Amino acid sequence: MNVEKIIKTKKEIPLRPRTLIHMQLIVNSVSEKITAVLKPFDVSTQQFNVLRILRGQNGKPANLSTISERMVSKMSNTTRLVDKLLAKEYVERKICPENRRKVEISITTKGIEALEHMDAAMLQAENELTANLTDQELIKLNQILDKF
Amino acid sequence: MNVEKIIKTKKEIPLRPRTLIHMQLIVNSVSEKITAVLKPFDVSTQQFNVLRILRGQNGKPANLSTISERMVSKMSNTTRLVDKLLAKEYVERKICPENRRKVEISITTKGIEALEHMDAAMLQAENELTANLTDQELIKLNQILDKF
DNA sequence: CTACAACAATTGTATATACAAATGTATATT
DNA sequence: AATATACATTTGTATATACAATTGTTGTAG
Repeated sequence: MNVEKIIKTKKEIPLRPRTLIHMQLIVNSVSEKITAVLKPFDVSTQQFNVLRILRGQNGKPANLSTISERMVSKMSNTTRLVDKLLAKEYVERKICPENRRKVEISITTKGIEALEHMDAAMLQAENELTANLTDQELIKLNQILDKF
Repeated sequence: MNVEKIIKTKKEIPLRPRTLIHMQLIVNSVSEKITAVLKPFDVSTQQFNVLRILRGQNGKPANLSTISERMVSKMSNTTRLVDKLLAKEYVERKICPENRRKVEISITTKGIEALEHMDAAMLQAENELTANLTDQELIKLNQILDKF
C-alpha cells in the first residue's frame, strides 16, 4: 500500500504526517472489509463489538457504562446501539435491582448463536487482512504501536 | 498504549486481530486529536483535507471526482462537503466550460489564508502525536504498513 | 438526427454519530 | 426530612455519512 499513490499526490509527504495517513488508510480499508463481512449478518461493527463484549461476560450481565468503556470505538450513544440488538432479540435488558439507575444487559441464546456464525467469517477476514505479514512483522508492528 | 488495558479485557487477544484493533485504537485517538485541533477553525477533518487538496492544485481548479479520489477517507458525498466550504467562502465553484457536466472547484484567497493558520496547529499536533517515536521507528513502521 | 448508454454531479432518504439537555435514581449535607 | 449533588441512562437535535435514485450533459450507434 503506497500512500502517495493512493491519495494520488506527486509530492512526497513528510515522515510523521505520512505515518499517520498511512495508518488511517489501512484502518479505513480494514473497516470497509469488516463492515462488508458483517453485512450479510445485518449487524454493524459496533453491534458486533457489543455482542462480543457481552459474551465475554460469561453470563454475567453488563451495564451500559461497562459496555461503553470496553468498546474499541467509544461512542456517545450506547443506548440506541443496544436498542438495535434488542430489536433483533440478540440481547436482553432489565433494570438492575440493586441500583435502579443502572440497567443490566445480557446476550441471549439467539445472540450467542448469531455471533458464532459471525466468528468464522471474522476470523477468515482477519487472516486475509494480515495475510501478507509474518508473525515477526506483526509482533514488531505491535511493539512500535505501543509507543504511541 | 496497551490494547488489553484500553478495551479492558482480561484475556489476551490473538496476534492478528490484536494488531488490527491496535491500529484502530491509535487512529481513533489521532482522529480525536485532529478534530479537536481543527475545531477552533470551524472545519471538519474532511473539509481541511479538501482545502489541502485544492491548494495542492496550485491555482488549477479541481472537479469533484478528482477531489473525491484524492481524499484520505473517500466519502460518498463530496458535493455537500464542498457546499460547506462554499458557505465559508473558502472555495469557489463553477461549471466547467469544456464539459458542462463537470464542475470546477478552486480555493479562494480567504481559503488559503485560513489554511495557513490551520497548518501551524496541525504541524504541532502531528509532532505531538508522534513525539514518542524516533525517525527510525517511524521508517520501520511505514515499511511494515506497506505490506498490508 | 434520434435513441441510448455513459458520465458527473446533485438530491433524497435512511441511518449513524456527536453533543447537550432531560429524566429518574441514589447519595450526601444540613 | 428536605435539599442539593452526583450518577446512569435516555431523549432531543443537529450534523455526518452511506447508498440509491435523479438530473443534466456528452458521446455514440444505427
